This record gives sequence, structure tokens and C-alpha cells, in this order.
Amino acid sequence: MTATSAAAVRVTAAPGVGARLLAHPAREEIRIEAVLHALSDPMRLQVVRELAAAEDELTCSRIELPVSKSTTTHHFRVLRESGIVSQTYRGTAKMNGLRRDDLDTLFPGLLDAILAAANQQADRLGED
Amino acid sequence: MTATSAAAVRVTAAPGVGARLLAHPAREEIRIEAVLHALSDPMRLQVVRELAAAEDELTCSRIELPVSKSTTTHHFRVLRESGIVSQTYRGTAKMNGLRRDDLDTLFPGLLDAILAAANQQADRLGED
DNA sequence: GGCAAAGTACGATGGGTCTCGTACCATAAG
DNA sequence: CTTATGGTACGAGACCCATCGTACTTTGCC
Repeated sequence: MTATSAAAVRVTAAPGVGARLLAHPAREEIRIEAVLHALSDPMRLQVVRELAAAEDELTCSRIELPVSKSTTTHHFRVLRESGIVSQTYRGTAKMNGLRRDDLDTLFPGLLDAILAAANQQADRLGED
Repeated sequence: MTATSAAAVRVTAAPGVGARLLAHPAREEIRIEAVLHALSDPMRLQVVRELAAAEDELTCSRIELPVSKSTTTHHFRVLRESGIVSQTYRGTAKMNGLRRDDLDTLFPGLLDAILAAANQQADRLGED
């Protein structure tokens, strides 16, 4: 992979109100290898499927994964740093949204094809 | 990944003529996670791009990668075991072909979307 | 202020995986 | 048979990554 790593920077001093900000790669910085790598993990693929099904922002805790809280944090960070989801704080919660526009512009049809593939495989095998 | 590993079995005692055979996953055994993982490596993505561009079977050595011979063997094995390419021996050479039919049947549009994404990114950045 | 909720940071651990070199095997050609 | 070609097997090294637990921070509410 030999990936970017630039996205790991934390923004400490916030602008306006002092809200915590999270670093996201710009659209042009999104790499197909990083996207495919992020989605090759079953947990993260599951997250993205649920996010796509919800068609709305969800908090981290709304998406239940069979792993610990810190592992969940890890997976969401990978998704954000690869450019697949955008995250914003809202109170104590963190909202997660698919970056559909960016992904569809950059890689037309990719996200839909992967989601369709994942859904098809899920019901071909014994369900979710 | 916690992947299959069943595909690693070597066929030693050959049938008919004694030709060396290679184990391939059946169509139904191909997993989207394994496919995405295989294609998330730059070398392997490059191999698949060239294979798609050739639209014909190629030997391993026709696809030049900036890695050693044994590493090349490794990458082709990952591609075969994930169900992306089929490999057959022909003389001393090994022919590689994209499993387009299987992939398109299982995951419609996926391969084309990934190839288009990779090609788009390649000329968006400083070429290949 | 005090407390609960939602995440984060950090370090550890166990297991992949990308890379290599060297030795080896199978096939084809001389 | 000998040699060259094309690829494999094996082991090693370095790094990456999914997972966890514990301690901590931030925010909202009472």
C-alpha cells in the first residue's frame, strides 16, 4: 500500500466555535488503492453498506459491530482517511456520512458496483 | 481478512497427461472481500489493468513489474486464489487470463468500474 | 460541580503480507 | 544429455494491520 499518511493529522486548535475538527482527504487526494483496501475489510464493508442503506448520516454507535469500541474507532478512521466517509462531531456523538458525490465523481459506478456486489453476496450466502 | 486458504492446495498428481494443474476457486467461492483486497495492491492492480488491456492471455513474464521474480509469482498467486485470474501452464510459460465471465456474473459492473477508476486515476496523476 | 455517554489515545499482541535471495523443478531446444 | 527459460518453494526480514484493554477527553444533563 505505501499509503498517504497525511490524513492522520489532528486539528487541535479549532476555528469559530472551538468545535473538534477531523482531517479528511480532498477529493483529488482519494486513491483507488486506498478505497479498495478500506472496503476489503468485512467490518468496514458492513459499515459502508449500512451507511448506504440508511441514506442519511449515522452516529458511530448506531452501527453495531462485533468488536470493541476502540476497534470501531479504528475502522471509522480508516474509512475517513481513505475518503469514503465524512465525519463531524455533533455533541458527544460523531456523525458519519458516505462521500457519495466525491466518490461518484472520481470513480463513476464504483461505489454502486461494490455495494451491489456486497449485497448480492450477502444474500447468496446465509444472509447478513 | 480471515480468508479462505483452501485455494492454496497444490495439485500434485495430475490427471491425463501429467500436466501441472493449479487450484482455482470455483465461481461461487469467489468473495468480494478477497477481490477488493487483491486489487488494493498497486502491483496487482497494474497486472489486472494490463490483462484487461491485452484482452487476451499473457504470460507472467510479459507483464513487467518492478519487483523480483519470486514476488511476481506471489502476486499472481494472490490474483488466482482470489478468483480474479485463471492460470494454465503452456510449455515453460504460464498463461494468465482475466476471469471476466465469472466476475461479471457474480458482481456485475464491478471489474469495469474498478478498471475505469484505475485508468482514470492513472492519467489524472502523472500517467503510468 | 458531578456524572454519564460517546469516542479517542496509547501500547501491546498476534497474525498477515510484501519483499527478497537462493535453491530448485519442468519444459523445450540444441 | 546439456543447457536455457520460466517459474516455484522455502525461509527470512521488515512492516502493516485488526484486535484488545485501560486510561483519558469532551460534551450534555441534572
